[in-house]
Amino acid sequence: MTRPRITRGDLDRNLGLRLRRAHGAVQRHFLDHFSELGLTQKQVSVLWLTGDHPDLAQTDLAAALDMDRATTMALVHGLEKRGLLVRRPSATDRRRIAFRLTDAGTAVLADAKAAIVEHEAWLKDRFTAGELKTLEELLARIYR
Amino acid sequence: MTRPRITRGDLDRNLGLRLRRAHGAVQRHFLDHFSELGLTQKQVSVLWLTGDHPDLAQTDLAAALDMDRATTMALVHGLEKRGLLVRRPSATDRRRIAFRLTDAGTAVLADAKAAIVEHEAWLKDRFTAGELKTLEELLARIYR
DNA sequence: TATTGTTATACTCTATAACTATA
DNA sequence: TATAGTTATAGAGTATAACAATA
Repeated sequence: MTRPRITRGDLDRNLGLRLRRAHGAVQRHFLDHFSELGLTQKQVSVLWLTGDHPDLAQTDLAAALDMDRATTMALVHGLEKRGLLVRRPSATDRRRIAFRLTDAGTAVLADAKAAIVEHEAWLKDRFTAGELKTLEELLARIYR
Repeated sequence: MTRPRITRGDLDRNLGLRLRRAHGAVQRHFLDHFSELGLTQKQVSVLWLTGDHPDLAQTDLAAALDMDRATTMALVHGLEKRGLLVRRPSATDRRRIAFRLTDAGTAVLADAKAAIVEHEAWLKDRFTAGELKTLEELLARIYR
């Protein structure tokens, strides 16, 4: 069979592509191993931040996770529908809708954190502590 | 105004989140600066690999870019509809559909490569040569 | 005027499942 | 049996535009 040997050539010097492939691999691992959680990584991030910051508003969340406001809406409304968080207008600024975890949300977050710990261990096990620190710093330079 | 100060706390040690944010920032930069190209980064990757490997089959492409076959279909069909590549059954294995760039595709690829070079320069300028090499190697360990 | 939330809409990427044709 | 392509379908993520309420 004449099966061409695929090399990525110049494309392999494409850092954007490497970033996308790495991100995709991590995403795939999470979906494959933690689908029974019923939450995406992004949803977990929202619950996590809400747990750390009760009365968070959607705008704060959007800024903290680099999201559009409309994108944030969909995420937060989904979690609200599932009873994991409640929203109510802020007392000091009635434009803002503050939200916090319900008891159910707190319980789900605990499970989710355990899943994330396991997921992160899979991801980080391939690096030494020094490499990990380096990688974290280099990645932060891209979005910060 | 009582505006909570948002810290990411433990979440900041989440490597998956850093990866997602970095990937998102790169994606955003590409969309913001090269929308007039009319191609996504992924589409450029397909054209690029096809240019380097005439008579590529969809399965080869899927493997080279970590894509599902169905995902690959949508990508390739879109590029075919726009006249950037042509597909025809392989002579040696009639299950395989080999494809290659049209003249239009070759021309578009040249523009796309110029855009990618500019985009990558924006991305890489924040790193020294040594840091870049390190980052490339560390990222490859995730998907390889 | 600017900010916050909201809704409608759309596109990309990804994936699963079931099917056909070929090896 | 296995592989390659195809189609239908669905979900997540992202974003824009336009609007109402509030600051």
